[in-house]
Amino acid sequence: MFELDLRSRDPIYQQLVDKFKALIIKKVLQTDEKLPSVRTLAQQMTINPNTIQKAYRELESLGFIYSIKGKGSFVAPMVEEENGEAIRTIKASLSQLIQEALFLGVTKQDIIELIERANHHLHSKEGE
Amino acid sequence: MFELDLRSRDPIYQQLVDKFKALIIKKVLQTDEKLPSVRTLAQQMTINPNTIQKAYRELESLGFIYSIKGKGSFVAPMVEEENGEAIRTIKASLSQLIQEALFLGVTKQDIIELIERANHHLHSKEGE
Amino acid sequence: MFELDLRSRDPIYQQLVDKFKALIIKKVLQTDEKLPSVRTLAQQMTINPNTIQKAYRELESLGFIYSIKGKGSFVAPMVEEENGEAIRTIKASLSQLIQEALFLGVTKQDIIELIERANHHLHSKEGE
Amino acid sequence: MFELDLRSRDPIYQQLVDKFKALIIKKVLQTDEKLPSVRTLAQQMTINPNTIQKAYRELESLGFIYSIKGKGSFVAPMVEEENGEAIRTIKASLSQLIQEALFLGVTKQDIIELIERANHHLHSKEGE
DNA sequence: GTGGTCTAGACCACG
DNA sequence: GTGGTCTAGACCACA
Repeated sequence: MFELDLRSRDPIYQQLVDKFKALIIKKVLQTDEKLPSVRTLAQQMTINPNTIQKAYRELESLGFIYSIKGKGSFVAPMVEEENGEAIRTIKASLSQLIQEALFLGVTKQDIIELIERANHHLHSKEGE
Repeated sequence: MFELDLRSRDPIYQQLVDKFKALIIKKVLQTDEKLPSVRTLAQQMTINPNTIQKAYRELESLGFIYSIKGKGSFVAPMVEEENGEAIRTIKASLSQLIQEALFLGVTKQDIIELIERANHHLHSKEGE
Repeated sequence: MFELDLRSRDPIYQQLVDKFKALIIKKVLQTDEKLPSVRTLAQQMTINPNTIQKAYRELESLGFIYSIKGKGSFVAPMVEEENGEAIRTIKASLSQLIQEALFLGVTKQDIIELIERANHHLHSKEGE
Repeated sequence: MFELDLRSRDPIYQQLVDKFKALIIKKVLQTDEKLPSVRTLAQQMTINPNTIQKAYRELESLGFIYSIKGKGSFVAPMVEEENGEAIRTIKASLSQLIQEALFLGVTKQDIIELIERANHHLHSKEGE
């Protein structure tokens, strides 16, 4: 399904969270779609089920998925309200990263291109 | 010199690294300028010297500073050629962050504004 | 008859228990009134009969209903004497919840208003 | 420090969360006060450290405490902003519980008494 | 010594 | 079969 870097400094469960967040944001996984079961995924990736569960738990508390005992874990519907804080946070992160990128020689045009591409990915799956 | 958030979830040494990176990027600290000594800084900020040292080591391995035994640590000159990998890395991070931002409702125009502002900050110190 | 939230984190059978408790408390269901049969309800709500049965078992052990083999389940009459423990339990829960509410900024007057409203709901069906 | 019911239906870590929440709300534990270390508490209560950590992690994501690697876990300062949703949630819970209490024979006066007592507990530690 | 991550393996609750 | 909890025990990152 996707790759993990076991040598990375950031923990496996965090990488899982990021991957799933991306998949949900890109609408590859759609609202109410079922995620692979904890055990199945654990087996596929040869990872301990507890680690998967930790990732799922985190995703749940972030509002990206919901889990039901005995049934599975599912993509949560987006709630548009009150993303205010999230937006402020992400803008701050973006600012810092952009500044570093410019410093390294990335041009404004390069970044705009990244935006275009992201925008495209985001909307291509829109109506499906 | 600058502030640290001792309550933050990310480690102190990491905050130090980020602050110094920012100062170097903004040219507040200029090429070959001497950084405060480990001891001095540790005393000023009432922080464990080991923590400072770890930050300096990290900055050195990132190529932002160089250290000379018995003399101190200094801001490294930018080497444009070796940025290839750094640029690829940061572009990947940017892509992901931009996608998430767009998802949350930040507009392309918002991001371009962030770029402008970063650009401004970056060049305002240019000729000093 | 009523709605269930299949996405909720608390189990379906528990939601059923709560709904029935509410209906009995509000006297929508009156003493000795017959509850829908397990099969019927299961079919109506497209839910596993085992789940209904578990809810009924729970309601029975809580003293809200009684079941007669081959006849069905019925709303139990209130027995004032046996409430001692239940009252102690619920007072403890209330205390904790009230404390948390006050902490969050809910006022005494707010809570009294909630009591009034609950009281009203409770007695509006009284004489029917 | 406090008691746990190992037989209870709700998990140990949840009981821990509730206990600490109460202690923080009652100001028994004050802002920036250090909580017992994961290992220490685990040993004292003869509970697995992982379980304690799970409780602390939950408390952190709820905003009641913050944890710093290598230093410990501490009571977080209260942020008054945007408790709106929390208040709505708790009012709903209160309504339901009050209705059930009234049904069981608890009087309005009884509940008001509980409020008084909670209010007293809450403010007695205020200025310390 | 502190919190954080991960594994292995057991048992429970739910549907 | 599903998620959830708990234990035991190991190793890492931080200050």
